[in-house]
Amino acid sequence: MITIYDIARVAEVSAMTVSRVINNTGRVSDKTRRRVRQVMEELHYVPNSNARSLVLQKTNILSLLITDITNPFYTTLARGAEDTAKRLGYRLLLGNSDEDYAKEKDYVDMILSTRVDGVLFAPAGDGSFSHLQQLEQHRIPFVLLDRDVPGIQADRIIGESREGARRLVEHLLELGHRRIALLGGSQDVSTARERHAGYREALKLNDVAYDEALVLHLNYRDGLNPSALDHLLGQEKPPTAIFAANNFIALGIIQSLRARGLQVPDDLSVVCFDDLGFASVLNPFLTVAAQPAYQFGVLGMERLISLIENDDSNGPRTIILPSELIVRSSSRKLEP
Amino acid sequence: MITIYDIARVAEVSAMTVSRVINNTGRVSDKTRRRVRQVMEELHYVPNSNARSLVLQKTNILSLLITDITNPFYTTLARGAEDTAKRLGYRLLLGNSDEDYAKEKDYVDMILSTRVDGVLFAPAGDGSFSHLQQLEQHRIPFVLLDRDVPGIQADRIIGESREGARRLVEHLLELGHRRIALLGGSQDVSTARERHAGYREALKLNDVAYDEALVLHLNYRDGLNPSALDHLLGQEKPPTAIFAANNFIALGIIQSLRARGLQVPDDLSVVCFDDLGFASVLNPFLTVAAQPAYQFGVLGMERLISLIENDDSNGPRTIILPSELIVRSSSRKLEP
DNA sequence: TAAATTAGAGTTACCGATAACTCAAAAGAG
DNA sequence: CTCTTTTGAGTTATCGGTAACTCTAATTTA
Repeated sequence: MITIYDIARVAEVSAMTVSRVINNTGRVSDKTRRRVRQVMEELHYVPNSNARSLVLQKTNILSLLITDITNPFYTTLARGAEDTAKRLGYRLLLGNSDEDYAKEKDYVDMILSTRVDGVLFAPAGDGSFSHLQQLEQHRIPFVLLDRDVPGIQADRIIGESREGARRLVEHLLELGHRRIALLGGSQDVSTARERHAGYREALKLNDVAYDEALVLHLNYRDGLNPSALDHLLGQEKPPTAIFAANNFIALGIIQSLRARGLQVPDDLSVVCFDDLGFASVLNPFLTVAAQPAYQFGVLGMERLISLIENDDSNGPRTIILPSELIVRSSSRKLEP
Repeated sequence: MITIYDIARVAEVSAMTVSRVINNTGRVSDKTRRRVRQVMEELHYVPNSNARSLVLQKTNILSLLITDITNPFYTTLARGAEDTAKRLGYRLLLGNSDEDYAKEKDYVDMILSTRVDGVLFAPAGDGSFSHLQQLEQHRIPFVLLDRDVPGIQADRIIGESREGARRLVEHLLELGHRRIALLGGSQDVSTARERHAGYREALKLNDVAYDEALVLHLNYRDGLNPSALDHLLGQEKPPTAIFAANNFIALGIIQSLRARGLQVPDDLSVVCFDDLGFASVLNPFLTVAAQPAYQFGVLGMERLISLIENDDSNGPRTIILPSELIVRSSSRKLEP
């Protein structure tokens, strides 16, 4: 592998002069500069960023950790983050925890040993606390994305989960539904708690009793097992509508319903949080509370970089992004 | 930041002994080992992988470059690659070129300066040639994914594009269609050429004349502009079916058709290459040639790592993965 | 019991880059 | 024409690790 010493030898200068040419620092005559440049070209020289990071104590690499690379919410967010990182001169290391604390921990160890300059962190849940503490211990700046973690003081870009959930449920209430099931996420995840709270709030505001039997807590990725669905639908007064706490849970339930011959929205209405990306273009079906995923990435990245470069830590800042209710055909008026 | 020297000082040993404890090499007494381990824990020590890479000339990082992070084919592939990398002890740096040569070049420069041990490379197209040459110059092992690049000798994991295309078109022919349009990808991309060839082959085998007016070459990400669609549909004998060279082109065309009041499959049948991930679960609509995306990632990564670790370069190997014809409701029998 | 091993460390040099310092020659000032 | 300043470099030390070598004390062997 070619090093500055090879370049220096061929160009008959010192390594330091080569370094100056690379970084446009210090004084180098035009003649020398041209010669060094030419040798670098000829030998296809590429600087070793490991060596550089070692002495500069800066890698120019940021890390983005998401929880599900197959979910369009996160891939769209990733694109926003990536575009912004590139625009501001950083490289991006993308990690995917699959909603799994063990994988997340591995990524945090990797992040620490790579000495990245900062992390955009979509935590798997409250159990991410110790991982974030590790980052704090090592003074790695980070910004929380999408989910909050109790006990962690940090900049955050989060969605309006409670309000979004309330609007979705109110939409169902307006359509006449009273038995509305909540297929929530794990109570370990802040957005799941907020969406649960929004659900209760909507019911309360409309004088509908909260019924525990209609509430299930699932995993954002895996959804629901068949026996739980049997139990939910087998009740004396089964639900006429379902609010799914995210897009994948909604997909799972729709699939399960179909499997037992139930149609959406004819037999049950289904609404959920997060849109489906291009799938909604093909088939504008699901009524959703859509979040500005790309903006999550852009704003998070901007915030992270400003944290790194300006150290403007006059207290962590929280940015709350609104969600938009998009009514499509998966929800319909309850026939009396 | 804590270094082995800090650990060494506190544990009252030399830095080398700390290094031996970290790597489980050389001779260290149990007593010393325990003491060093304890100090590492207490000080939350994490090794600096930049320093380590510098001396070892190995980073244990591999890079995966995909062309569209929002396309489920690539995110599924990414997951396969990631799972495999982790299983075999490597970390993964994910890059997204957005089908853009300039972005791809930036990533290649980053890859070179990071001194990754190898690259899983889904090229944007034939123009990726010079980027791959750069990798060759620097002796970075790589495996081509999904697309071939003429002039590059390398290991490849590619799909059965021609055969898959032929089967899709034959499916349309069997349904009675004779005027079948091809919305192909850029001729700059090997899979687009192969799918084009498969299209021609199917027509020829069935004695249907190839008509240039039915063939358009588009971009895999952007699809089709409205005036081109006008032109396509405004012909004397307009097509009754469309074969789209990938999923995003299909989505675009279906959307455009709807925008002018045409329904699929009632007015036109549409089939395409690549499935839509979970979107097909929600709405099993598009007739597709589905590729084993996850397997692309797994096999590519396994091949890459074996290339790195065993240097088993008895000539580059090509693995060809089959595609599966899945008939759904976007294609139907032509009414006479 | 003396010689030969071996265990358990420490020392030194190096990976590839850059910061900080040095220094001679050229240019500018008085 | 001498003295000062500026220009255009080179030298040395360092970042945080590890390989290769060295060295001493303990253990084993004959």
